[in-house]
Amino acid sequence: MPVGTLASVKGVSQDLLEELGAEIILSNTYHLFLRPGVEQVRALGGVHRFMSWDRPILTDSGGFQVFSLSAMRKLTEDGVEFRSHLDGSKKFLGPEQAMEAQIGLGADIIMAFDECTEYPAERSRVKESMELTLRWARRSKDYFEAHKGEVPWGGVPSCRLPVASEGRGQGSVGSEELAVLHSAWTGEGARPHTGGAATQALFGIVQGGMEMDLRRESAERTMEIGFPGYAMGGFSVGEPRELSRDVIAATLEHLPADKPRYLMGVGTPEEIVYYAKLGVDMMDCVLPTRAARHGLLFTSEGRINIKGARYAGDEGPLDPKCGCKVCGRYSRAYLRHLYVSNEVLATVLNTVHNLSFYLDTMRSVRHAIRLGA
RNA sequence: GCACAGGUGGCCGAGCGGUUAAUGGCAGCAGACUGUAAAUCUGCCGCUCUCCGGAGCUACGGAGGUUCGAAUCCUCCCCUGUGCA
Repeated sequence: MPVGTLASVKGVSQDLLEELGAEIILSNTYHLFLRPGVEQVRALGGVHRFMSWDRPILTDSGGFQVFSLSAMRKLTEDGVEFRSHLDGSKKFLGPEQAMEAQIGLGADIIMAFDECTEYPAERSRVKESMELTLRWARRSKDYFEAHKGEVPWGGVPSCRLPVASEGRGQGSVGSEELAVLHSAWTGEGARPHTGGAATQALFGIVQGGMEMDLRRESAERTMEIGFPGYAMGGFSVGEPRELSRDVIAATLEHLPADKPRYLMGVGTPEEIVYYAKLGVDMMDCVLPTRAARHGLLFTSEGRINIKGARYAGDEGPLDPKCGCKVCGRYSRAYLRHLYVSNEVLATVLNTVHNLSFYLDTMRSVRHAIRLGA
């Protein structure tokens, strides 16, 4: 899932995203809550209509911002008081507020409000954080159940949620499943906000740091609360890669294979393949888009730092094996020139390529799963 | 010709007697980036070696001088800008 924090996948337009075959994108509650504000988005018909995106959207609850903006927040049982990074004003987000906001934004999949535990952390701290996330999960669900009809498109539930395919280790939400979603919406020219067949789906989030038993406990107790999909949060926060690999693999074992299992914030092309093989169904990561803006491009030959002087005279395509329109048309020399010259087009082309590479990678993974490979 | 103001490392520009190989910025080179406060951040950036701790050269227009010590003060010269003739 490409990440579009502010209802925009940085650098690419919605029609480019569609062309790239992005089937679902992420957006962020905290950021939209600050600007333009949930009520504004609601008044404009919800985030789909606001950004003109007919395909699924998942909003993160703001739980990650509890972590990433930790320097400017105050955490209590009730939630988190933030100092807005935009104007310094005080803002409050707790499970109820995060649900209210996400219902108001109207994404297809919304996330429970959690605390993304930092790394490293003492076991006692991890436990405490996990317990808080569990209490918040309960409150998120309670609020959601009571208010889930209050979506911005007029109370008519519209969205279906992705279903994992059968079988452990093969559970990717595939393009076919998502295509069903699209046709449900677009087949009759209907948009999510104008009517459909399902409601928003609220996913729970498993925490527990790098403690295997706490991960298991978190998974089991989150499942007791009961969600249509489960996320694993708290990874990619600076821990050694092998450690997250082990903990993720172990956590996955305790989550139901017949429900979407979502690994939050991961990863590199190698990692997404690895985790998909393990049975992870959904992943999101800012890496392809951010790296693109910073001139780091993912190719079949590895990573390329396009600003390197060694590409100044390189007439070859960025990735000879890539079928994207950037690789089909422009040379490395030109891409380097655009980047070095600070041209806006550099961001666009680099992002198109990286997303293309990621989405192609996932298409291959799905294909392999279908073949039973 | 006269009067001011200046000439600093690839460029711009601080410094105006000693922790100065010389603040910054730009350009250049390399690296990082994983539920986005990120078109961001980090390192290198006179030359030559280095056991990466450092060592040695050459440097603030030029030439002299003052001083224990000068990019910084003095003298002369060269050049640039502005103004007046």
